[in-house]
Amino acid sequence: MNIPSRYDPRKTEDRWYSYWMQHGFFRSVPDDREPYTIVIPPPNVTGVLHMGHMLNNTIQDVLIRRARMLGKNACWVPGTDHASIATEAKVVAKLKSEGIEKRDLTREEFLKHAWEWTHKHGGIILEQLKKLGASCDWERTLFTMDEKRYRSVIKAFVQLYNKGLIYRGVRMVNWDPEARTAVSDEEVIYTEEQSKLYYVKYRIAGTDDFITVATTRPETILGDTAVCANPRDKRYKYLAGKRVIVPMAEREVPFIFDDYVDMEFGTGCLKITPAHDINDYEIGLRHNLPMIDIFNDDGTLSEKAGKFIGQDRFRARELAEEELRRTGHLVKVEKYTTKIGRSERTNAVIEPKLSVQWFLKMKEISVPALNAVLTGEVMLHPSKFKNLYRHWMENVRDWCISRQLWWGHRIPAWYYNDNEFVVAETEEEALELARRKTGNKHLTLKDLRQDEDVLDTWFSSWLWPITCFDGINNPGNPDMKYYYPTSDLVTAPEILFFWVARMIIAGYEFTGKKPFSNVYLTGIVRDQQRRKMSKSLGNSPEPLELIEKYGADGLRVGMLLCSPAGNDLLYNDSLPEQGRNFANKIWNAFRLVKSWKIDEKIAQPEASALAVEWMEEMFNRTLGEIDSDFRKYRISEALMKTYKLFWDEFSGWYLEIIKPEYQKPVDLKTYNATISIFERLMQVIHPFMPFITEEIWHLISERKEGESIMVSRMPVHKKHHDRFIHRFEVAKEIISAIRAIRKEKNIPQADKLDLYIKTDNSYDGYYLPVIRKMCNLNEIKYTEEKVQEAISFLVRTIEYYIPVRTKVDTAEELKRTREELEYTKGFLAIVMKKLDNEKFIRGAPSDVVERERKKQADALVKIKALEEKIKELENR
RNA sequence: GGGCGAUUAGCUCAGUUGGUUCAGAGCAUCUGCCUUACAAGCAGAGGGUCGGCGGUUCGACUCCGUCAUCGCCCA
Repeated sequence: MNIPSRYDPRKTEDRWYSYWMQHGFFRSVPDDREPYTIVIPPPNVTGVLHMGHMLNNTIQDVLIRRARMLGKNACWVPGTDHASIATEAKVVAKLKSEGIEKRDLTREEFLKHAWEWTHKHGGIILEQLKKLGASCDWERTLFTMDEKRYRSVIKAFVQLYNKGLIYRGVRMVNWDPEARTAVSDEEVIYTEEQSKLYYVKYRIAGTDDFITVATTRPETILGDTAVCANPRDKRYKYLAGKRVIVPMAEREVPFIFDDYVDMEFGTGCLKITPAHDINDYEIGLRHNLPMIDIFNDDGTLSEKAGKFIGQDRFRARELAEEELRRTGHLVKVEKYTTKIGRSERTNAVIEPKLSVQWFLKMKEISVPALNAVLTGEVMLHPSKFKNLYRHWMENVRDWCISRQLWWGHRIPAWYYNDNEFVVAETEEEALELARRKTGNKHLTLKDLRQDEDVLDTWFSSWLWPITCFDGINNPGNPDMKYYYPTSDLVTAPEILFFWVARMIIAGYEFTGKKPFSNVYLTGIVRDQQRRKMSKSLGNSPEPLELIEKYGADGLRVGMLLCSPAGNDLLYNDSLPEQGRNFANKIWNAFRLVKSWKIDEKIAQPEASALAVEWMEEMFNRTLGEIDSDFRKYRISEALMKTYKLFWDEFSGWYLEIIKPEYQKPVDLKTYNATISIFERLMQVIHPFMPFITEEIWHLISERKEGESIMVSRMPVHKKHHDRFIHRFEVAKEIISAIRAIRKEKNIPQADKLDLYIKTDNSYDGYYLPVIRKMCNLNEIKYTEEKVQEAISFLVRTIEYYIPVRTKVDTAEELKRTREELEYTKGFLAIVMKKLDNEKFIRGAPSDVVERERKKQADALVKIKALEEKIKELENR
């Protein structure tokens, strides 16, 4: 068989993916096995794969593949999110590039464009996931706005409304003037930006005196309805009950006092614009101040401003500055750094704005969700997110769920006059309700007007684990009963509150059950400078190119190796390179084994028998460790252990021991044992590297059509004892020591050496056949005497000699032995310091004391041996 | 401004109830090898006063306090 020495993933990956699809291995339907379920965090329907998706979906695939091999009925539900604001923004931009303005279209026309766009670009991202090897049940692919999901969302809304949890209210919202919609608190990104602080004089009514107020937004002076100071601020005590004149607006407003005002900031005097600042708004409520909204929805000044009407808010700021300066009201302007909130989607500066919105009361319904995480019914991995979660949930605020967009689930509220409305799942039901409510039987659909707003995207995603199984429309259906609650959720910590917390809330609210048992929070993929990977920075590699270059297996390993849960992953190309190298290592180990001729007549060499016995134990023990890592969601560590098991133990030690001499055959027993171990190693590696393991699985033994490693049963960890592992470690040390001697003395591996072991009955010689083979030894003898003309070395407490013909460098060896003696004496001193301490003897547990005594004894033996050796060397 | 978390080798990180699994891993670096599976490899080596300072303890990377630096969340 002629197998190339480099593994080429491009020749295998697509082929195996088609094979899996063709045989329906990803398909899951309820049966009597234990279910294991993951719902994908639905990527934006028109998005493309980025590095974060790669990491996230690799982890999900590892978990799913492992569960499947453990005999569970593994179901990974894929889908996409309609991403209302992001998608709408893209469609608007696309139309604009074609010279079409959104405002010139009807809602229906716009939605037609949006659906076209969705159908054209939608689902590309899911196709990309296939390249990664994702074993989703594609027959279940969903969309948050497909028919069933749409109905679910509407139904959920109506339910909550009827429970009195949804209300319509005037609130200060984060207004995105570019998208002309409210956005949630979570969608506002605050960053420090350079700005200016303007000091403006306000005249005290009825006098010629002025007070000075500091503000960053002089244009909002037009909406001022008070000026305020801290009640403890002595400087302004005299103004109690006085009124001041707002510049430009020439309006008389009261001077008030409120604890909110920071006496240190600016002049200690604050202008109050209740309609355009959240804190001012609250002060306004406390003091019953009028609210003057001076902005239009697009961020230009409205009639109510009385000035600069129709000007953009930033232009108005300049105009205000000019006018204040001209009229002598501007005292000074300082440079000032302040936190500015910008829309996550459009990057427009957020305008706090009073508007009528739909809200969901959160306090009550989040209680079970908070408890679920605190009691561990839902586990967060890593658990450090528990505190963060609690903090957020305890301070949860009502959720603004309406968005002034068209792309999304339209709010199922129908108005039958300006302010009164009914909420229902369908137009017909709405009409029925409206007739009943008004007592007017003659109302027709034409008299009803549906609310223009759509729901926040997250209002559909928070139902995802339920709607994936149609659990809102059809609560008791077989899928729902079988798959729900799902098992694990894998997502980024960034959306812990946007999404995860709300899903837990919805889980308890709509099903009375948690939506999932474990949440694995991945890190964020960053570049070497710790910058988040983003398109605008251009620092994100193209995932599909990486797959092309390193193979999906290589990339998966690269991403997983250094991303413990919750830790950011600093990406660079050496990661998938390491993964690719590992694939190549596996490939070459396979080539080696496949190259052997089998001779059924030859007996199994002793060394091979010992190697098999040890390898089996090593395999079993590592399997136990890997199981334990998975239970703790320490996937990187599980992979690292797998990696070392294959590379170091299996390839580095085991194969080297059993390897027949060049062109000599291997005995059948060893061969069979090796194939068996190799196959089991492939199974352990499979969840991490699905493609190469499948390829080898099919090449290493006869397989029938339709067989696959991905549906084979994962080896089971048996209770292990480390009978051989410790002894083998000693053998490794001896082999290393002899290798070092060969290297130092320039003795080629082909020259046979003799080994003498000084007997003190403590070395059982169990692995001597292995040592003989690995070091190409001729004779191995026990001796009670020092061996002359030999190099000696010490492993643990036993001395070994290798007789050599070349002259032994006595001086060099003496020096080294003395250094070792010094070190051992130092070590003993530390041990003795403890043992001589009466308090230690009394206070420490007996096994700890015992251990120290053993250390003492071993050190003493070693010192004696070293001292004898030195004496002998000196006399030479 | 409020809260949470982190700081261990050049880099990325383990280190579970304080004590031989205790100072570790991978990568990177350095040295020597193209040795018939693999140079995408093999054999070796070096490298850290566990952020600083105090405290508790027979004993501290581990517990407590404090300072410093960084990150994240919220305002």
